[in-house]
Amino acid sequence: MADQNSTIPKPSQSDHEDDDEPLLFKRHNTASKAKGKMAPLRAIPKASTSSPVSSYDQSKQLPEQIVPSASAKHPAPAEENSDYDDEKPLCAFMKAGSDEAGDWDSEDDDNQPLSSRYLKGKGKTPKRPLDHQTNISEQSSAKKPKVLGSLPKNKQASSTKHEPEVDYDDSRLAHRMKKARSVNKSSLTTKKKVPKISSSSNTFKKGKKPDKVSKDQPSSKSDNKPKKWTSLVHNGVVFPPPYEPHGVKMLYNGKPIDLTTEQEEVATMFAMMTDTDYVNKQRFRDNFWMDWSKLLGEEHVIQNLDACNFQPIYEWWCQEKEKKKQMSMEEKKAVKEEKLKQEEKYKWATIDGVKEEVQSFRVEPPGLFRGRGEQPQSGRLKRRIVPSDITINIGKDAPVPECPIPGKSWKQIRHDNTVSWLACWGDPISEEKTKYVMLGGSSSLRGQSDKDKYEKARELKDYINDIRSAYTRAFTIPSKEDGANLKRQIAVATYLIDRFALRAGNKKDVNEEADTVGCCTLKVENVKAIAPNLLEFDFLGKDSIKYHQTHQVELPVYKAIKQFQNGKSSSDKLFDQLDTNILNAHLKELMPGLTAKVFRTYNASITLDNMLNEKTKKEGDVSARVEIYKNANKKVAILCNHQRTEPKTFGEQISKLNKKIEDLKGVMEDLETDLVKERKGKSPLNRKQKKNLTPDVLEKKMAQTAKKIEAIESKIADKEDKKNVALETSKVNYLDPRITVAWCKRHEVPIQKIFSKIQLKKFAWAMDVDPDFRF
DNA sequence: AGCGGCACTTAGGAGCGGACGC
DNA sequence: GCGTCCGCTCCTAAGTGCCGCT
Repeated sequence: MADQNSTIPKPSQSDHEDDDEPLLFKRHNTASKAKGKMAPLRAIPKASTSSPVSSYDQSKQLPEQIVPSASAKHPAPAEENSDYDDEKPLCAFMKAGSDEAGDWDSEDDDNQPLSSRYLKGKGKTPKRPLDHQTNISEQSSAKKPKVLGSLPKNKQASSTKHEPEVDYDDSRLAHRMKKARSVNKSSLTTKKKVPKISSSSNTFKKGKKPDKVSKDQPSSKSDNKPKKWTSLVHNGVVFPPPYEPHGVKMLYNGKPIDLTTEQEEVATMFAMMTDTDYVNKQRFRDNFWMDWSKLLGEEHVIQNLDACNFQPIYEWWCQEKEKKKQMSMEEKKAVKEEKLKQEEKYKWATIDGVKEEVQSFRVEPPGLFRGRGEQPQSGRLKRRIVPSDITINIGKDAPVPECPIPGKSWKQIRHDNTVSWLACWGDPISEEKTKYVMLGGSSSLRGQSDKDKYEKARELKDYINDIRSAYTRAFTIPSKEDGANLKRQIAVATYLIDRFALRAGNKKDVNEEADTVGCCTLKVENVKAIAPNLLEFDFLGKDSIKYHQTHQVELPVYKAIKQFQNGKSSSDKLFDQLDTNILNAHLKELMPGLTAKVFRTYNASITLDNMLNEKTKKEGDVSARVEIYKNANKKVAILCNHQRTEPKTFGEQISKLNKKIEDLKGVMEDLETDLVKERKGKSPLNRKQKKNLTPDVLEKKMAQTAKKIEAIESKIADKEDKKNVALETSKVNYLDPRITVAWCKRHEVPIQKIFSKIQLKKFAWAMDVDPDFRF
């Protein structure tokens, strides 16, 4: 790393014209959602740029000695390699980790990239090629791959039963994968250019009732839209079990009240929230009452929520919870397995002949809407979704899934292969919003778009210098110039998005959604200009997470902000000429496909890449390197303002640790006294000790104790450090997994130290990256 | 031109279960 | 062996951005 001075932010110069990493200005004031303070950020020194490396280059050799074999500590689930004879245990990465670096893939002498092996071998998810437009019919068939090999043990039996009739042709898959690799590079840049959709495409528009069930209707969208699949088979969705009345009577003005099953169900939803803060919020109560009183009817005894006492129902519910808790392990297991068995067939879809996981096949159960922050709709009843709410999207030739509720039928059947969802329904809170059932993150379809996203962000690397110089020039555009104000607003907004990773800020419906803002929707009151060149941001962003940070900015930005604020009231828009459409249209002129959110991805990923490469030293063990990763990850999380609420028992935990330190210090004092006495030849005071210890032993014990104290202290510091920072969000959404994988390969860190099981599956597409990959 | 629908991505919290410490 | 804690997964809310319609 460069010397400390170079990490200090440069106040007002346009210092970034020639660098391509985000300049993270030191924070002067940081506040998170909870009380915690974030560590200050420093500018990150420039790292050498690197040439893009395709992760699909099969010629690249894998490094040796990277991933250890599974250890006893984290045994690899048996199923993960249970079905391999001629092939490697899928991806060596997929194995659970151990502390020391081991063999990357030593028994495997073919040069196949890990992910390719993973794709083929991971029986559970024989991968669709990333090129989803591959024409199936071109391919020949040979032998059958093992599809079930990697299913968890408890699922295997049932999965055998429900095995869809699919051709899992191995060679075909291999062919498709190979093809995907070659096609991929070129398809990346062209994919976005989607031809216009013909005007006849509104057949299935919301609100316009389709003429009956359009079972045999062609894809609703025009043929011009790119096809996402050719064949799609799945089993529909799972509904929550029907409500079973408990008959426990709530009290109204102290008297037990009879409720119908429907009324009771909703009352129970409210009762279940007794120990949350929601029930105390007036808006929540009002909204709940509005919906529940409709169910009760005007003539009902209950006329007022405040006179209701849900305690009996709440107590009943607590008992039920306790009963469940008290169940033996066997009983719990049996219940779980039964559920798994029932749901097994819904968990999978077969898309172009490849079995893929379905993400959220369960229909959302009824409940009370819990919005985040000051949500106008919080407390509203989310009614039960029934089959007639559900639209199924499925291949034309696939059997239409049987409706699991006897006598009922789906709302509609579609065969739209330009979209990737399998089922959808209108959100009961605001019907114009749609909920979708999609494929899991491990699917090729999702993998491909994930990869596209990162490739787009990497493309920005080649443009970023020009973009930064352009917006810097525009800060000071003369007012007499045509559209000067708009240009200046675009420049400053782009600057904020680039430097501080603000979100775009789409328009919102104030009556339906919480009052939050992003860059384009910032209000005058959200930014305070503090002379000479500080901006204090204070607003609620996505999920009503507070963004409260003060940044040093370039002087022209500071001046421009003051100018935008001039003569406006505090609730006026700061960028009155802007919205995300205008901003993105401008960005597209600078780089094809560039939008505001690409900056977030780019800055997050490049920050990680740079930090990892600056900080990782040759010396140090695996855990030290993992720490380096976590710190880099944390820096990105702070940049993106990814927060979490302090764990409930955080204070308790810290006091416990402090108590431990106190105890150990006591031990230390005793040992010291003993040592002094021992040296003077006196008998030690040590109370419990049966025999006297030699000074050597005492010294050793003291050293051990000191070490323990130190360890606890650092644990406390680490906990404090990360208590308000959410690391996973950026890892999952903003950090190009190839950076992580390549770094792990270079520094012999087992990937499972960084990625969870689900992340490993989601990032399968990145596993065969060249170790030299730089973002 | 701008509005709204649609499809998909990004987000934090709840809750569960396995690891860990005593 | 038992309780605690903490990481992981699931859940679903809340964003982004494109596209077509008016």
